Amino acid sequence: MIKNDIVLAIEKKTDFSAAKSLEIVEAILKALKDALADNSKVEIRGFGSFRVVAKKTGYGRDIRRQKQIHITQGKRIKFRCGQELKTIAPKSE
Amino acid sequence: MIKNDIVLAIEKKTDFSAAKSLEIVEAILKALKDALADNSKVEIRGFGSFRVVAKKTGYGRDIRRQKQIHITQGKRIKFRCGQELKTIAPKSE
DNA sequence: GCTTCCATGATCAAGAATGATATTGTTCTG
DNA sequence: CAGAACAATATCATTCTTGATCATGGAAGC
Repeated sequence: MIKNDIVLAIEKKTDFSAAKSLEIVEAILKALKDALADNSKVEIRGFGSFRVVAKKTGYGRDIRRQKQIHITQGKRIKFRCGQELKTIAPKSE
Repeated sequence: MIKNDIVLAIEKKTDFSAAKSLEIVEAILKALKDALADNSKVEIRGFGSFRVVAKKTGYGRDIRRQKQIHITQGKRIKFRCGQELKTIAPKSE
């Protein structure tokens, strides 16, 4: 699934044009990115939650030289799926 | 940020009513959940990607009895943030 | 606004994933 | 279509995740 599929989903669900749907998707993405940039956690009941956590792993490796690299302390965005996703995710495969 | 904030973001970006915006958000969430339930990866350039991966960790623990629990092989939904989120995520804190 | 239900935190152990980097191929997006 | 972003890979050490359970804070429905 790509961004266009989400746009199509909105089109099917509503009666908006493709351009309008795309605008909505981008607005949501922008809102999400803005919230995550602000270190806010995003919590959607029944779906999942995004949390910005500090990276604690301070080691990397350059395979070309096999030397260790000190990883700058940054952040990670972690997504934890909610109850509904937990139910559907482990479906038969 | 909660679901309502996303709804508000749509309202601000567009001129839809709150009910309409909520309908859109739920439509997107449903589409996402449906795709993830189908083991499809969701990839949004510039934002991030969801991937359904098989759980490989086969051990858990019951803290009340301190006994190991064999974890049923299920699935996990992994989210990897894209370049744009990588840029904003490690912002000064 | 209130209530209900969901998510989180902590814990414990062991296995697994992450992180950086460069390259290549894929594919998403404008 | 063209361009850029993303996946995969190998590497190794460190951190983290997973599972269940209880309490609590918080989201969401009414």
